[in-house]
Amino acid sequence: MEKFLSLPSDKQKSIIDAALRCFGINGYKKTSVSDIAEAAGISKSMVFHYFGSKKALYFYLIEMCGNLIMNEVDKSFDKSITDFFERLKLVTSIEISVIKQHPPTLAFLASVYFEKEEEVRDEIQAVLAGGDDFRNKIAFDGVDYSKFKASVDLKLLMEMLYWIADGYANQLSNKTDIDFDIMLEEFNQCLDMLKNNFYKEEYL
Amino acid sequence: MEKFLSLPSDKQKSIIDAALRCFGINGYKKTSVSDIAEAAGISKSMVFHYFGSKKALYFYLIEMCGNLIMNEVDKSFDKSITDFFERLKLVTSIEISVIKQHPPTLAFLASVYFEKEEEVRDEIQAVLAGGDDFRNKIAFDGVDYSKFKASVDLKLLMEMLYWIADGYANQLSNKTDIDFDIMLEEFNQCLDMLKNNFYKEEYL
DNA sequence: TCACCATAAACCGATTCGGTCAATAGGTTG
DNA sequence: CAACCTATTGACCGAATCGGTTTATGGTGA
Repeated sequence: MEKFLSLPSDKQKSIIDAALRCFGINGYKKTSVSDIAEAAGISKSMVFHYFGSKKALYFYLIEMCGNLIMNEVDKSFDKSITDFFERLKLVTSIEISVIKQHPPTLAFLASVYFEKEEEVRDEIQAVLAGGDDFRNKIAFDGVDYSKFKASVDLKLLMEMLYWIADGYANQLSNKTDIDFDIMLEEFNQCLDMLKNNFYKEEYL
Repeated sequence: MEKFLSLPSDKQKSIIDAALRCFGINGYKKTSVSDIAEAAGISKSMVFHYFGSKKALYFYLIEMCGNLIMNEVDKSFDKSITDFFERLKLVTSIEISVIKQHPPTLAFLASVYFEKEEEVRDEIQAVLAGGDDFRNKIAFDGVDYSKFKASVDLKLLMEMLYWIADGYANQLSNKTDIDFDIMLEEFNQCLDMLKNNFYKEEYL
């Protein structure tokens, strides 16, 4: 493991991202170490030299992603922002800063969440039990919903936003370029549009 | 092939859906015939007995899905509906009726579209060249955009709807139950909500 | 009883799996 | 140049799995 950590950080990053992407797309069992090595542009032997085993690499990635997200949340999350859309923008900006560091992070974690392979399943559950579900439990805690027009069906709006977030995240993970900021800007404009149409006049 | 077609139709359906789901999730190369057989609850030998080879099965599925969609479009698509949201509902209802027959269809076709395995890539291109891109080219042809408030950014709205549709379809493909109708109803309500807020007063 | 056929289990050679290891290439130091 | 060191690799291992075939089985109709 020290072997890997003493690598130049850009090489670390490319290896990590390759592994995240492979596991994220194909899951644990269907991802071979050869796949990862090829995607990272190194030989298969090096993967074992750095991480010891496929399983060790997998859980190293899980831990790393967890820390990455927790750090960003600690750094930027602000409970005092109670406006619904501002809070949403904040959460999204956190996601973007995670993705900027390692683009396939979210897709990887999603695949981890649904991983079924018995060789890793139990251990995943143990790790996952530690970190709470940030997105749903904390993200919208303390938000002020009273600014919406009475005619707005909040449950429906949340459902719609969930779909939007899902499709939005999907597109993000496909981007290799750094048009993250462009997409973030589009997403924020999208929220502004919703806000302008769904908020009571006095809050615009 | 006649062997398969002379099967009871519910057994045909379960085998087809299992294969669609496997290929849709893991792509051509990473999907083994054993995976499909296991998911379908039959022995591996039977898959070869029915379809001859993995590749033959794959292209049978592609053709079947293509026909499935084309039939539904021919049956239900109505160019004379020019209202943006009504057209969207129509397209969605077509998708739903496809999914009702074979739930993993859309995910499978998406994966086919992005398939990279050289053993099938060229042949896919040849088949895909035949059918045009229904969703983007035909679906919104002749739609009346003048009903929107001047303040609505149509490009942004389309982007948002694209995300919604993506997230919505994602959730659909995960459902095993037949709560399709519930989700379709939710989606339509969601569109109504957008319509109520984005259309000029006189068109409500 | 026999012929037939759907089905599954056992099996085939080839490939790929996770993982190891000896050889090498390339830089550093004397 | 020689001696060393270490990052990296291609060849290799036994085991598993691949796509595909063959054989064994059990039921059905004549």
